[in-house]
Amino acid sequence: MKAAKAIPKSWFRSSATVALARELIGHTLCRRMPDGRIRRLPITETEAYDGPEDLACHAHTNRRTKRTEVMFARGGLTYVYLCYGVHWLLNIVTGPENYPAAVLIRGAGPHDGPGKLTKALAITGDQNRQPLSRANGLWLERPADLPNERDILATPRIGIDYAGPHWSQVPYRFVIRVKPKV
DNA sequence: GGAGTGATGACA
DNA sequence: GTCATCACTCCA
Repeated sequence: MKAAKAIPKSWFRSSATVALARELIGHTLCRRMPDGRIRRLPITETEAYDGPEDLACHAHTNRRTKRTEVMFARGGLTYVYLCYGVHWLLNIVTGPENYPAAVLIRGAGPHDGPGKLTKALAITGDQNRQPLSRANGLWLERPADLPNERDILATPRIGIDYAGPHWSQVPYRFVIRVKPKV
């Protein structure tokens, strides 16, 4: 069996956030649960939030606040925030320093939906602003086999109609196509 | 189709 | 201090 490779931090510092969101599909999201057990789940759904011009990005127009500050950091940190007062959403900060961008992890393994994923993995605000690392209990691995390009679909992002006709429609959401049985 | 839920950011 | 706004999920 081929060992999974850890992903170098430099990989997340690329400014090509949208390409990273696509590449993350099929990578393995790894989590050490509070009870010490380790879960490894293939990422099935992501969304890119890319830079000051992206009106759907929390840090659009370079809005730098206590919450969005982490998006301006170099890639490789987590950005976890509470949505609708109910759900924690897990993002991975991308890009070089001072470029606000992140990839939202919307689904992995059997868990579809960003809120359900964090619940299943016991991810909360405690995991915000942490470098992805095994020591921190949350990291990524590159599996031996990645999905075929043909099996990754690009669609508009979810729940961001407020971002206007352009930014609410750009195909920044990536989802693995479930292969139909033949 | 509609409510719940509470941090966040804008405004005063 | 107040208030409107949400990168969602569940139940009817």
